[in-house]
Amino acid sequence: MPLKHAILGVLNYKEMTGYDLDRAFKSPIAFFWHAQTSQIYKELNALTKKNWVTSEMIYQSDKPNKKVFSITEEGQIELQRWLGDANIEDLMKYKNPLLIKVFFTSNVDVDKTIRLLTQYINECNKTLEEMNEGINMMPKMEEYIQRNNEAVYWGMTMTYGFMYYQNEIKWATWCIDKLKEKI
Amino acid sequence: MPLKHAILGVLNYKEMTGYDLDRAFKSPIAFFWHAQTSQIYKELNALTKKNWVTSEMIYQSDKPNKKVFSITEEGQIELQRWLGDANIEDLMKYKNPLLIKVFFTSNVDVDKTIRLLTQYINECNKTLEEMNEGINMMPKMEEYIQRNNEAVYWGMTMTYGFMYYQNEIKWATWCIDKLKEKI
DNA sequence: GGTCCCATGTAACAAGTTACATGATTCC
DNA sequence: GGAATCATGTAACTTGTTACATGGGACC
Repeated sequence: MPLKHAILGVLNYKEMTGYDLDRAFKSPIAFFWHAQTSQIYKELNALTKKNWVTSEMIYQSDKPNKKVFSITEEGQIELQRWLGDANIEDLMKYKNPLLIKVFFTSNVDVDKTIRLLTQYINECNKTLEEMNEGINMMPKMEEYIQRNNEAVYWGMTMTYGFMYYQNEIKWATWCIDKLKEKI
Repeated sequence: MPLKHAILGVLNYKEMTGYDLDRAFKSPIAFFWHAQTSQIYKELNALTKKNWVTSEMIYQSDKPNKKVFSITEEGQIELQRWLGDANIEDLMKYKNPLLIKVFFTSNVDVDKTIRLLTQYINECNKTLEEMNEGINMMPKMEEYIQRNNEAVYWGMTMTYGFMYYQNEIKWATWCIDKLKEKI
């Protein structure tokens, strides 16, 4: 369900190749959903079988040929159904790969943990910078925005990103202080 | 890897039955990692085959018999290896089931989105209350804490929870205001 | 008599990961 | 000549989800 519908969501903005989708799930969308290249092609097949998307071959002479996917009417109905059908328990389900390590850390070298948290802060800052400068996020996002309405939800997503990463940095900084006190 | 090691992490605190583990992944640990009952029993089999855990049958007359699992020396080595082997890219991988819906929402009824966000705020508040009152979190967490060292990491995890949910509420409140402006 | 807690799973299926495989064009 | 970008996948495997299946004891 998740990736299938995420792909439908992207294709609802714009028709795309598997390659384009792969890039979308590696960059602007990656901060709240990610996927492997192979999984994307697999799901595109599954979506085609369900008649939620169709594809058209485009023959190119300067570049390799490509298969452009677009959402069907049935796909749009399914997307709307999925969007409307939000169950609060599912939305609370959350997995945090950093936190699960922190929770079980006890015999690990404190310096190592500090280094990891420092690295984490750097990565968060990097993402924030990308968002701020608009080098990566903005132009890519704009590709998906055509309708005025969408800008509101796009803004909500962006704001989430800012707040989230700033909060992560605040937490990690606090942790490092605590760990340094310990030494 | 993830659930296997999370189970090892819990068993490293204390020996437990599959049922106890299931409860752990439904309540104190759930806010950063969750699992289904069936998956826990499946992973316990896999861990046994790898010799990372062993089990002992306990026959009870007042309650159903149970199988108590404990971590082996090999399991402890594996856990330490996993804890020490943190790759930053993996730690940045993150999936947010609420945000992916928000991002694709555009034709959905604004009221419906507001209701969903309100529900989300309520859930976040509920979790925060549980953490504050210590009704759910503290006593359960204390079961896992025997060594002084662990308290630091436990504190880091708890603080994360507080900061995270407060931030989520702040964001969702902001979103609701924005959506109301729109109407 | 009903519900909750304790307790353990299996089977089928869906989703996600890792590794492999190929090849053209463009730009430096 | 080499790297980057464009472009599409398959195969094997591991993880995770959903549905089903069972049953005793305690407590109200």
